[in-house]
Amino acid sequence: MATSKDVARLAGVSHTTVSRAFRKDPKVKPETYERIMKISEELGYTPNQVASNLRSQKTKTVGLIISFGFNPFFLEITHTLETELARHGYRLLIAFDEDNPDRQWNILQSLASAQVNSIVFTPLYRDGNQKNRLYRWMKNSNIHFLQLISNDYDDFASFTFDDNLGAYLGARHLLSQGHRNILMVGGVNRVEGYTRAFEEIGCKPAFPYQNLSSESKEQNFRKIKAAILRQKPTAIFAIAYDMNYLAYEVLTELNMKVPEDISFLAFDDDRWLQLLRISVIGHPIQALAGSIVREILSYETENEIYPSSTSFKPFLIERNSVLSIQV
Amino acid sequence: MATSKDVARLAGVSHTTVSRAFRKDPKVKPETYERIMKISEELGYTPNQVASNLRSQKTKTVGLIISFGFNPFFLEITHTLETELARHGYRLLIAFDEDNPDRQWNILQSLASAQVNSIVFTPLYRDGNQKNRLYRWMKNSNIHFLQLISNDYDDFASFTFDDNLGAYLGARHLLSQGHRNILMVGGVNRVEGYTRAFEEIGCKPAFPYQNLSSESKEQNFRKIKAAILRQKPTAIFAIAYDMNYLAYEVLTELNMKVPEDISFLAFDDDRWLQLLRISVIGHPIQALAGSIVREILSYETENEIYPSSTSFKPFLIERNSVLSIQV
DNA sequence: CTTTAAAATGTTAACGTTGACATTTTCTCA
DNA sequence: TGAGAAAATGTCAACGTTAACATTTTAAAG
Repeated sequence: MATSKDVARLAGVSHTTVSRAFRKDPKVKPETYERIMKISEELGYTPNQVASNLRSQKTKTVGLIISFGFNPFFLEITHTLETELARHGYRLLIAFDEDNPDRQWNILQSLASAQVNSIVFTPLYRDGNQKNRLYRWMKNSNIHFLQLISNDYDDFASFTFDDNLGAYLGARHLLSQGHRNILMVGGVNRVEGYTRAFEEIGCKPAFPYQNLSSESKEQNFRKIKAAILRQKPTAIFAIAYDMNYLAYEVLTELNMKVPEDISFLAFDDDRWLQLLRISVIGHPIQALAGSIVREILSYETENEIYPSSTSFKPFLIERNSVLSIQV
Repeated sequence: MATSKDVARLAGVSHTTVSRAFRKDPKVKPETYERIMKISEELGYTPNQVASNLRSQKTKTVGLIISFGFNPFFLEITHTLETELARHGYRLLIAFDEDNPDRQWNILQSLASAQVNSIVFTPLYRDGNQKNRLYRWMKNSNIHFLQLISNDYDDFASFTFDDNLGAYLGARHLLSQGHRNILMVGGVNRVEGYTRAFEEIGCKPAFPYQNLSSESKEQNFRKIKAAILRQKPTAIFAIAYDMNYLAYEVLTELNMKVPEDISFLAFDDDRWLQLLRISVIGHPIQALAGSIVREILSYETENEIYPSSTSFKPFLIERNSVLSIQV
């Protein structure tokens, strides 16, 4: 591989000038610049970023750690993130942690030793011990951490969607269409917004919320199925992406058609939900990704962290899966 | 940040020994090893990979260039690739080329200057000029290139799915269920297998194949719609992932139910196709990813390229979207 | 023409590791 | 016990860049 010295020799300048030319230092005379570029082109010379990184102690590389892998949402986040970062000359290292503490630890080590500037991560720990261990380590490192769809740590910036608002918007929509007997399936941390919508019209959720967070897929499936059979809800509201699948699967098994037999409101839009004309609580993913990139870049210049939490507002996308019924 | 010298000082050894310890060099005495590790732990020392990469002229980093972004298939590939690579201590840099020649060029430059060992890429060029320009550059670089779902270049290993076999399997299945008037939508390069299935039972495809490769989504939509109305096929066979969406969208617009009004065979499985009970031509994605990783790793040791093309065989997943009709 | 400042380029060392080679320490066995 | 081999560690330079500083060249002004 050609180095700056090879180019320098042929161009009759010092390797420092070559370096300067590639960094577009205005001190390089235009004609020198042209000569250097021409020769570089011929030699197929590209500056060695590894050497540059070592010397300048900056890598222009961001690490992205993804926990729950198979969610199209992450493809979109990754895509937007990478595109925005690339525009500013940054690279993106990606890693999947498989929800495994050892793997999490290794990824962190690996990214740290790769000297990444910033690490964007989805919820990491699974228990308190792991959380503390990771926290201590993260605090100690001088890496810029950003929380994606989570805000477990106060010391790091967080970028989330307001899930309670999502629950509220969903519940309000269903209530406004006359539904009262609603089955909400999903994480427990979204109950507040859900309940609030009921309170606004002076009533209470018809039956207790199904806590499905920590159980196996099969258990959740059975729970949802049982709840539907028992309570005969007129609408089902999935309040996490995976719950869309789960709820839809139960409905298929029970041979219930949407919206004829039951109304369905999903969470986190995707292409199929769109094609199936299923109403959904959508999220401004691009805005969130853009915000993350801005934070990363501003850290570069300021090099000072004032942890902030940014929460983006979900919105209702009405399609044809929620039937209006008489109260 | 602590360096090997800091650790060395405290451990009373030379930095070289620290370096050896972290590389698990058997020459390091076990007790020395322990001492070094203990002190490193206390200092929060992690070897600086950037320096290591520079010195050893190896980065243990693989670049992945993705062309057609929003396809769950790629999430799975990426996921598997990353997991396998991580197991061997490799990192994955990801980039989306937006199907844009300039972006492609920049990504290549960026990955090259990052000194990646290997680059896995999906179809790159859009025209002959671009193909040649890229090819010259790639040949000239000493990077190990691997083609993912494409085999445009003979000089680089390629990993593909046998799409003609996919077309054949799909067509055969539809024919076996009595369908003769089939509308196949998708890329032109899969006709052979499709036609072969017809020939096997001594007949010809009912009407000309729809070439949809190079047009806009809206044009394709109209073309498919017109074809359905004109030819009234009893089955529709999507032969590329995006065609699933497109075909399904047309069917929704025409208010045709699957499989009552028309049979539907999709391409490239995903979670929703599964839930919708749509039969599909599936692909052994994990096997392909595994094969790529093996190729990458073996290049490390052998450092010699004998370009090979590996083609994986698709398979039919029967569900409930194809109706059996009387011939 | 000098003088002087500004522009352009050069020199040197350092970033933190590792490979090659040199040296010291420990162990083995006659 | 001491020679020789093996084990363990050390020294030094190099990877290809860039920051800091030094020097040369060019342009501007008197």
